[in-house]
Amino acid sequence: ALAARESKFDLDGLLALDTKRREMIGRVETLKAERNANSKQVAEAKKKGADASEIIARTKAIGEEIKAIDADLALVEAKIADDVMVIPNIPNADVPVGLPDKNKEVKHWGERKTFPFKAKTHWELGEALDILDFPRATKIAEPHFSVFKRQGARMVRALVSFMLDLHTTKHGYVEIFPPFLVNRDSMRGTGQLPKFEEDMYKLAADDLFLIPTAEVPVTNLHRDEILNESDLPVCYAAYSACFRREAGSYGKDTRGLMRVHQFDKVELVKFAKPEESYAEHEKLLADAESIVRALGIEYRVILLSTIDMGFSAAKCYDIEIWAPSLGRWLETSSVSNFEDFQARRANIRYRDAGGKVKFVHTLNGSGVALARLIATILETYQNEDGTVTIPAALRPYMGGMEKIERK
RNA sequence: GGAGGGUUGGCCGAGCGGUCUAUGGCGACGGUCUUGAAAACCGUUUUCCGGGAAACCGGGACGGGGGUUCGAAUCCCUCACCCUCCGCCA
Repeated sequence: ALAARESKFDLDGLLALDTKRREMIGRVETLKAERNANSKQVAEAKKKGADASEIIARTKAIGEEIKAIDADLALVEAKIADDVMVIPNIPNADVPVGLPDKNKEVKHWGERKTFPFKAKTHWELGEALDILDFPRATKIAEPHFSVFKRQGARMVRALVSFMLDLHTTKHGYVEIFPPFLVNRDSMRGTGQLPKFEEDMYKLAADDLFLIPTAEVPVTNLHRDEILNESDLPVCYAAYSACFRREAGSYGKDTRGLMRVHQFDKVELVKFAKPEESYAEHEKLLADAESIVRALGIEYRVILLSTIDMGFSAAKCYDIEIWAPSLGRWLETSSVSNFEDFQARRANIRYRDAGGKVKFVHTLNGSGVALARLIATILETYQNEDGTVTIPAALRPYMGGMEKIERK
């Protein structure tokens, strides 16, 4: 599996450490058993008023030895724990092996939008309609932030409500509104740490992180918990702002809303039984697709290859939407099954019908991310006069408005 | 931010150096009884690591970490969190 991801991880080194660990545990536990037996003898001797000084002296020496081995063992275990944290998940057998050119398009929906006039990009439309303001976003924060204004701001709010309503009333998700800052344990639980710390916005004084996705707080809701089998699958839908440093990604394809440091997203998270997780994965994908479909946007679904897929995922689909003026696909959703990868890190388990405790499988998918979706809506629904028709599904959330016009 | 009090099994709650993974109660599950249910009674009810095909054996876990001791839920240090009061505050 590591080879399929072209990982350089030293597996033999880890296995050698594990052998060493077991050997040390065997030795130290034998000594502890002896100490326990001796202590019991001391207690009995004292009860009878007999002299126990010889056993006590002998046991003290055993104690010194235990202390020394335990200290070494702690070092070995810490090293193993560190090493294990940077091993990526094992890809599912369905996942094509190789570079992103092995990605597989598994679905294509919708008609290609064409225009009998010169189509504008979303940033041209947004500026002309006075609903997007990038220069001022840069002034108050820095480049690659955005300001939404008037019907633009209203559309953000409308999309969030539309998506959450659909997922909670039609798809059976429970709505969550999580913290946008989380601690280190949470970031480790879902796999952002320790490997990707530089990609995260961090509040050093408090050792808290701005969430890159609601997946982090929502999955960690059940960290260190044992769920009931009868409650599975647990399905949550959560809106959050998402914060990403996007370090090293400056350059091409970053104009307008294509790649921003802060965006809004409705995230879907599931906790499922292992034997059901792949069926839940397909349902999750369908739930995410239903959003872009309801908005009448051309999209395709890509099954990502082993190397394109994220560190924590066992299998991942991306939903890409067509931005007609840009003439390119924009990723607006990533739908992943993590199997028990996150569950092991975050210690999320369930008790099965036989009373056995097992790791759950966790899944999540964007349902969906807003910035690129808004870019695509503006470009897809633009009219020759520079106005933008509001997709019918969204109108009830925008006061019945049919068009975005310059005021 | 300041002062004081807490943290024990799904929950409540005992425990004050050895017989404590831990009394008791509640809850849950199984059984007896009953046409069925309730009540009553009996029983079962944490988890991690190592070894083992298994039965089972051994080690660990009483908020986290460290210390004292032959031996720690119990004594000491430290950190985190919770509660009460004061201060500040959308």
